[in-house]
This record gives sequence, structure tokens and C-alpha cells, in this order.
Amino acid sequence: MPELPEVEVTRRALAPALVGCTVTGTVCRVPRLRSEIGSIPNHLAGKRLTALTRRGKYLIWRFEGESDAGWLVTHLGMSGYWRLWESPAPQPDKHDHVDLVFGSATVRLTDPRRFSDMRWFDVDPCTVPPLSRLGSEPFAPALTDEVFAAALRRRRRAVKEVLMAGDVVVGAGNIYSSESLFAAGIDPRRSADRISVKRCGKLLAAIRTTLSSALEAGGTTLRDFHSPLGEDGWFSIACNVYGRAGEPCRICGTPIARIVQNGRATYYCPKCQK
DNA sequence: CCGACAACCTGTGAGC
DNA sequence: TGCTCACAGGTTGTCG
Repeated sequence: MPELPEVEVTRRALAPALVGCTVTGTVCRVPRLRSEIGSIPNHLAGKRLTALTRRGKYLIWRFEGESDAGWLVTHLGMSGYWRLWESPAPQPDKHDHVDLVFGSATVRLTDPRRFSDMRWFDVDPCTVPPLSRLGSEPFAPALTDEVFAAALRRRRRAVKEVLMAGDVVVGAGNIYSSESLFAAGIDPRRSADRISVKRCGKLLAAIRTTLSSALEAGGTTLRDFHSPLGEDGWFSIACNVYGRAGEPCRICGTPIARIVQNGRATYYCPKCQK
């Protein structure tokens, strides 16, 4: 569900409330999400959260204890979200799987589809898989037009699939990949190695604009995304192509096309995107 | 090494 | 109303 903007919105809501606080309790109501999570409470008990950062769509929780420290890495999958309660959380509902209690504050992970995940790391998670395999952060200054173009030139594969793979640049999922390609006027089926340097620059700018405007809007085009502070189900961003198959392109009026790439729906304007 | 595809789950909306 | 089917934001593992 959540792409980079939703994860960053989550991070920004949780960090001020929780960084510096110590874990006083945990509850796991399911034995596993995508992987076993039963051991998580053992790792967290009594540790202080000293940083909450993000890499791609992963949240990285740095915990420090008296004698040991480590990192909790969480991912929201397709349908997960964290909700923050400053006072004791209400009775758990059907899909409320994990609570992390920090004194009077509780963060609760809810996820109907259970594709979300959490894992404990004793070493910096960015140095080991799967995070070590991730591509550049979209807003990293080191990701210049030239670097981006050079990376795309090495891929003989549809550019939409390259964006989705996340090993060149992270953060744009299925919605924002389609939207970015529309904004850049690039056909999602075009092989990544056949995009000019100039148009690669345009695509990178489009990815940045798309993600940052979603972020500014408070994070979402997603039907059932819930922000940690309880502002639910927004529709603050009107998509230009995603989910609009058959509807007229907002630029030229041509019906928006829907195709499937690598098992995922892709939307584009056959006239505006070449 | 790469690409195609299944798997992991539940919920929702469309069509009958 | 109620059934069945297709499809949904992501990642990972397997097979050819």
C-alpha cells in the first residue's frame, strides 16, 4: 500500500512522539506477519528508541539498551499502517497485530493482508540484505541526472519495471511509477536503455515532484491508508493516469490505457507518452 | 544472471 | 440480497 510518501508521513508523525522514549511493553497478537515476529518483544524490552529513520519504504527503529543495541526494521507491505495513541490504546480490533508501548504512548500496527513485516538486526541493516540491495534514495544529492541516466542505460527492460524493481531508485511504487512516467512523457514499456540522457533527467525530476507533492499533501492517494494521527482515507491527490483506464487523458483527451507489466497494472496515455 | 510467475492474505467492488 | 470473480499500495522465492 504505502509508497515512500506514506512511509515518510508515518515516520514524521511517530518520531517526535517516540524518539527518546523507552519500551515498557509489547504485544504480538499473531505469531508471524511475512516472517516470524514472536521474538521481537525480547529484543525491545527496556530499550530506548534513539532514532527513527527511513530507507526506501522501510522504517528503521534504532534501539539502545543497558548492554546491547540494535535495529528494528519494519515494512508496511500492501495494507499496513501504524497508528499512534498518546493515551492507552483502545481494545484491539481484528487486524491489530502488534503494539509497541512506550509508557503512556502506544504505536499499533494494523494490517488486514498481513504482508507487512518486522525484523531485528544486530548490525546496521543498511549494510545487509535486503536493504543493502536497494537503489538510491530519490532525493539523494548524489543521484544526479548523469548517475540516474547511467544506471538506466545498463537495463534492457521496460522502464516501469526498472522503477518498480527498486534497485536503481527506491520509493516509487505502482501508483507513483505510473504517475511519474506520465509526468515525464515516457512510455512505460520503453526499454530503460533507450531513453536519452535528457529524458532520464526529466524522469528523475518527475519522480521527485510526484513523491514530494504526495508527501506535502500529507501522504496519499491511497484509499485505505491511515496516518498515525488518525487522519484517514484522504483523497488529496488526483491521479492523472493510475486507476483511470478508459477515462480521457487530462492533457489530450485520449483514453488512458491499462496494461500489465510483470504482473502489475500500468496506466498511461498512449499519445502523451512515447 | 535475468525474467516470468506464484506465493503470502483479506477486503472490496462489479456483475449477475 | 447474495454469490463469484477479479483485483488491490509490495516483496520474496522458485523455476526455467
